[in-house]
Amino acid sequence: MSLAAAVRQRAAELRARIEAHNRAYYELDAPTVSDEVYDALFRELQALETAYPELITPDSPTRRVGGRPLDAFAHVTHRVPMLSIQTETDTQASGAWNFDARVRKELGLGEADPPVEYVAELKFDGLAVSLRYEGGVLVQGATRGDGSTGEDVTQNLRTVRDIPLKLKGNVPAVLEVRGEVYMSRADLERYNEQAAARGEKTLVNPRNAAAGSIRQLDPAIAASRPLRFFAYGVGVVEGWPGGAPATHSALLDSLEALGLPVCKYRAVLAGPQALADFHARMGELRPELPFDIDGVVYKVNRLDLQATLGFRSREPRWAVAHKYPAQEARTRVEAIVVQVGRTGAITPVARLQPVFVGGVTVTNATLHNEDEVRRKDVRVGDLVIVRRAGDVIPEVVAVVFEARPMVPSPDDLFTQVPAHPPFILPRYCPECGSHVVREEGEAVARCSGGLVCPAQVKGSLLHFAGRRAMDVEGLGDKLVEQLVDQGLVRTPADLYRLEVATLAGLERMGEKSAENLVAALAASKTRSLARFIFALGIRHVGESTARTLADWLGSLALLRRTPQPILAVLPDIGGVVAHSIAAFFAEPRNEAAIDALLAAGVIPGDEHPPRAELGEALAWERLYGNLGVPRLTESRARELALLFPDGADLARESALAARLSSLPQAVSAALVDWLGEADHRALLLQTAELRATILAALPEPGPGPARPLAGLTFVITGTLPSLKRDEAKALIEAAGGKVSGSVSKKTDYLVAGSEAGSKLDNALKLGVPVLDEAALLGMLDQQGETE
DNA sequence: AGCCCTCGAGTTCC
DNA sequence: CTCGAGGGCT
Repeated sequence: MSLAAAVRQRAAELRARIEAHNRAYYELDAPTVSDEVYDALFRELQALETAYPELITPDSPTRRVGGRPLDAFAHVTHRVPMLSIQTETDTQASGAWNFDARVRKELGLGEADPPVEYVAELKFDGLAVSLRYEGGVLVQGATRGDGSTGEDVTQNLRTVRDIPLKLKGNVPAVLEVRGEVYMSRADLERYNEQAAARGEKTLVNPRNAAAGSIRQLDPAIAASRPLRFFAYGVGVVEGWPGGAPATHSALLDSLEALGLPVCKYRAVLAGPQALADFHARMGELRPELPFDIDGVVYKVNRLDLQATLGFRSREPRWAVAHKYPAQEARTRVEAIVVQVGRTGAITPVARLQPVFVGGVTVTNATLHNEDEVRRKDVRVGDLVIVRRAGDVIPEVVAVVFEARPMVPSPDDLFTQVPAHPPFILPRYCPECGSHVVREEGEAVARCSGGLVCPAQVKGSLLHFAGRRAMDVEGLGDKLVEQLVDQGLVRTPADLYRLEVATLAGLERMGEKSAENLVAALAASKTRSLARFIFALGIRHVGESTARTLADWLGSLALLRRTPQPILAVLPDIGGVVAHSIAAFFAEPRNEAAIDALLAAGVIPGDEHPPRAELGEALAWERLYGNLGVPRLTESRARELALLFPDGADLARESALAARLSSLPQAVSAALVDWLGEADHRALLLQTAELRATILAALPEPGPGPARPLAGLTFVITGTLPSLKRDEAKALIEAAGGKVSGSVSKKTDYLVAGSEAGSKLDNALKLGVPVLDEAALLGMLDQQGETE
């Protein structure tokens, strides 16, 4: 029998056995093999499939969840968000007291009350993940992501030996385990020795090793890395046999009993002194631990007290990370250079003598802005203390002034003066020679060159092609550099005219890469409207604002001719942002650049009519309010709106407007003044015209989707039993309601799930009615039917 | 007028 | 990750 045939047969056999075990486990509730055997079978099959991808069958047990050829990870929404833990800023022992004091105050405990019981654990330096077990079988694994949405990395997590594919004992129906994937220091060293011997890339530090391995699209790579796992918490839990644990320590013990690895360095402690002692003891032990930690974590042990304490925005009030001081190192500043960003922002950066700190070699450190450099008085030649802020971004902490290079003063040879002058921001852009200007009250200085400045041109092209914008794969900084310097590309539209022959002539560009890039560009032509708007790089318009614009206005054509006052009616868009957008589209060069993109075949996807709510938002009083007429308050605007219900007349009859209304004399005068200017009159006319166009384009009221919640404002808090937060939000918005972030007097209803925090307290205080999920669905349903 | 929160923008290193 | 700015609410 050939090797291939033997492998195929073995794979089929493994599949059959795993399926049989799954059936026994799920349906008959009678495990037929030990977990170790099951794990071994599964991993063997997985290894075979990785080595011989042609053997993969669509129904293979390895494929069933998250199993698909990976070109990108799917997104996973965490029903119980993966929270970040607030970091106690004080790295000294007093950090423990600060935390204890906050907890006691929140719980309303006095001096006489007994100490609060905590669990102290280690804070591992790795990658936080969530593992979902259904009926005790691992079905999905995800990264933390931004806390509410992560990436589906099930296949990679399955290759981690510490992660059981099946839990032991009395398993809950559903259990999401939260924990950290890490690599031990010894394993990292061993791996690097072998990798170096094979001539492969080595891993820099354990944290990057863990994060990098799990985010590999090819599970074979993750499988080849010696990753480990520690569990430290749970997310969604359903059907815990005998009831869920009542304390965090009991929870950890239960996780251990289920076969999950839990770090043994943990303790139940009472009072702040014990916490501080734990912090100190672990600090001493830290160098000898087999893995990296960056601090310890304290959690209130009783889960009912945790619920009482609740959350402060995204962070639990019942837990805190007490870190060890960040590793610092000293090095010399070789030079201070300035970088020019895509918006022209001039940023000073310190070029450092390479220094190893916090697991990586640092050669650059940002100095943020002129004031920052002045405050710290960083100069060329200085010895500086460098650390990695939040263990990621290098930062200059301070200058060691005693070690500053000095020279004799030219005036008085017996006096020493610094060898280098204080840093001064250049007055002209180093890239294009344009003036550098710093607006009154702004921290950043900017190059005024605009499109003349090659740095800004390059920056905007990179932004345009970026992953979160048009997502053109293969268009990196080196390539953009060449394209711009050789005069091949000036505007985004030029990119779409590039040909394989031209590209293939560039450095580090072969025929194949050139073809790929042209294909990637072609593929990017139909990105969504929101991405397209974001890609334009309008100041103050990031991802989120771009989405708002796309969502509300629905088309590029409408966006292009929407005047400032109407823009300012949209949620989260105020005067500054609206002005920035209107000014962008009023600039002929930008107009031309967009026309050129459309001519090149770029078609922003999913265009649709403007949102129905826009009609309500366009009420004239709000528009008047946004016009920027001096002293025209909301109530006065409302009066005008009644007088001139379609606005257009106001523009034509400005003098009459002032006379007819009962506005105070001063306001009338201001209004006449304001309207007297030709630009303002034109704006008002344009606004009136566009408002009419938008209203005409809006979906017909009456028939169409029922909008039972129109005009109501909701706030969602806690975890709802079946709906995800986003889903609840979408439902409310679809029914015409608005969802906002925090409870105020204007909130009509609070939708509260389990683990509701301060928002609930607030709602009760303000007398805002509180709904549960069922009640919300009831409102949607009932009124939806009657309308 | 002042506070809180979210969003934008810039940065580093692999 | 961090800072600063803008928006919205008290």
